[in-house]
Amino acid sequence: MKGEKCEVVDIWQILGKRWSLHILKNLSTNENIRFNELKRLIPDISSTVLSQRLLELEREGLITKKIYSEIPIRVEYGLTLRSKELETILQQLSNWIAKWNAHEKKKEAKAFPQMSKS
Amino acid sequence: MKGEKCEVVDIWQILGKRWSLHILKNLSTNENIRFNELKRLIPDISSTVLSQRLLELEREGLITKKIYSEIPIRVEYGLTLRSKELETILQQLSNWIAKWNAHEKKKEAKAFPQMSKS
DNA sequence: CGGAATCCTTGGAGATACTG
DNA sequence: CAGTATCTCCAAGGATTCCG
Repeated sequence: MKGEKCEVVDIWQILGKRWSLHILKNLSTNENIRFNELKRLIPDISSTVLSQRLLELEREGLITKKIYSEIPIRVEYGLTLRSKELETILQQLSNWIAKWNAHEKKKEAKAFPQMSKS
Repeated sequence: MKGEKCEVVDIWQILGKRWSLHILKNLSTNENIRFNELKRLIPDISSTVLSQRLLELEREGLITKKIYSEIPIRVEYGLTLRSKELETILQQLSNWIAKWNAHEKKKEAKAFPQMSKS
């Protein structure tokens, strides 16, 4: 943990950037999706940033990019085997959060029993 | 995935910030550690940011903070039950990265067999 | 010792416009 | 359609100083 360069931190930092997770989520529910479709599915993201994130994720081997030289041009993005494995880890993370949120709510309910009525 | 507020994204955003992971790592290997010790263990972090990250992590219930009213004052940080569970997930993430790094190296070796000599 | 307050700097997000 | 180029702007990081 001293001088060793930490791969986890690297990838974590990329995935931690804004929109990264949104992109992966949308790719996981719709496989093979086009740039503007993706953009429509993620409100408020700009094409600049979407393009950037996609590039970063592609470089990490987390998404595929297929270019169809039609007119107008068509580009489709999808998950890779690698990112599909990541999904399961993210799912565990999600479960972990859900579990502890439940704990929190219990504690709050005990501390402020009247709040459950309002 | 539309309007629902995503808890995973929230916590991911916090953990994705710079130094967050380093802090958790160091807390996991040394349990109960003081502010300046931690600072020494994480080269290049400023006390300003360390303090900030610690506060954020504490708010998320990921670290404990114990204050000893001695002179000079002593403050110790440690992991919580919640963050210890998180550790196992991070470990999986780490394994996942290692696994795919190995794949990459294999591919590179095939593509450029001469590189293994230099 | 463990921070908080202040100021400074920079990178990244976002808007807009343009192009193969 | 799928981006890139350019610009602006703000938040986060970092350095420094000070304090209970």
